[in-house]
Amino acid sequence: MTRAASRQNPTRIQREKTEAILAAALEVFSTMGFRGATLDQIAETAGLSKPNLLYYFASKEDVHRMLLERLLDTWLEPLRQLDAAGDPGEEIGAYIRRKLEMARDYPRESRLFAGEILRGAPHIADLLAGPLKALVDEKAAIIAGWAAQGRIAPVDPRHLIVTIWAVTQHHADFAAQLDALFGPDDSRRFREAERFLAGLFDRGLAPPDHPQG
Amino acid sequence: MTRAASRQNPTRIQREKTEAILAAALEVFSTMGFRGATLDQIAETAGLSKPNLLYYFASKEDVHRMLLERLLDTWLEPLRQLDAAGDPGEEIGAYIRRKLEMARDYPRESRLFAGEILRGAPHIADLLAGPLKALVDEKAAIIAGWAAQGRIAPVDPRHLIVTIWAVTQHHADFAAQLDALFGPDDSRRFREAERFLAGLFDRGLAPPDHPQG
DNA sequence: TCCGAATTTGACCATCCGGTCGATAAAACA
DNA sequence: TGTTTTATCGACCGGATGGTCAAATTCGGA
Repeated sequence: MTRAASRQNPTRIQREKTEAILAAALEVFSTMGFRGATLDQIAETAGLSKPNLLYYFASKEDVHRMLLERLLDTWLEPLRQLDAAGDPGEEIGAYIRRKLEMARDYPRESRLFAGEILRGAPHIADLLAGPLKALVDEKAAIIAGWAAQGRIAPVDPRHLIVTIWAVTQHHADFAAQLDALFGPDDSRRFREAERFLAGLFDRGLAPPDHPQG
Repeated sequence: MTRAASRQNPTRIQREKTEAILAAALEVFSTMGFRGATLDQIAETAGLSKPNLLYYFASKEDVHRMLLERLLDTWLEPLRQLDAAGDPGEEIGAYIRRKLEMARDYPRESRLFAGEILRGAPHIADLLAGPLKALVDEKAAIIAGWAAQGRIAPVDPRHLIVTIWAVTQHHADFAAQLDALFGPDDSRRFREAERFLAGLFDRGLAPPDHPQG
């Protein structure tokens, strides 16, 4: 068999090398972009030769695609945890906190996605229209329910979700800009951001009748 | 003179061709990224040959750099208009509206910047640390004054500014994702976004003592 | 109209890069 | 140990691409 990646029962070496390649590809793709990254770079980072890399993946696009597919799942985990049975304010606050933590702890993943979307999502358009939309619609319905019950302000739930994405992922994707404005002290900046966003959304989503507590 | 772009008194042709090239470069760079764009593509879009393009610009990087430098000025105009003498709520609301309009009307400019920042701002690091930081610090001081006077909630003014950037530019930079989630009806989406953001920031920034009007 | 300066381009070069191939080495297994 | 399968890589290919150059054409002012 010439194409190792397509095997049904991958060997130990196949598993290890595939992981090493994907880890290296995340590093290189997220900092250089798809076009800016080279297979030689990825191979060197992964500790093997280019032909050897291409023994495990059919093409550069294949590496990229598999990386994105694997990552999307992790990336959506914070939203999946949004619980219809919880307290609306706490659930949304916790969601913002989890997303901000992901931006802090996984900036490469965030940048990889940002770069892909920025170029029109050519490799994952179907994932956006499929699993992503499905999850967003599901959770938007929960939020809409909270709004209808007067437990949060009557806001458009999908705009709420994408706005939370914007404000949290911004801290990974635009880190270079934030470094220039705030200085390079990341941990302090993230603490301030969490405080700012918690306050903004807490007040901004408080139901009109009852002042937030 | 071999390098037309460096002349003191540009001819009519120099002005026209330089503009055509920059317009074409904006189109190509913003959709393909710096690495993904080719000089042939830019030249063809601008209606001339590649060597002719290189008669006006010394290199691909030169085109990119001049584009970014010119654009930054336009891009910061909405923030420049933030008026210390105005009503805080109205000023910030108007700022959000202007930024959202720019994301709607100039998505290519937004994407060009986003791509540059995403890759670590290699070509404009000095612009971020210089004019950008200066303007942000100036306007942050105004907002801090409003907060100190109790005219808005006591929030970190710089985080407010970058958060407004995030939520507005998101509508240009992540348009592909929003298309997948909302469908392709841009004008409706922007109307909803304006309404959502106006409400969120209006309530989120209202001073704690006085309920917002 | 004439002339020097400015403009334009076809042909070309060097390099980079994704991908292939055949030969070799290392595992896995019997 | 012998044999088959798997893994590795040096050398190479072809196309794309940034950039050069010299020759040709056009422009603009006197």
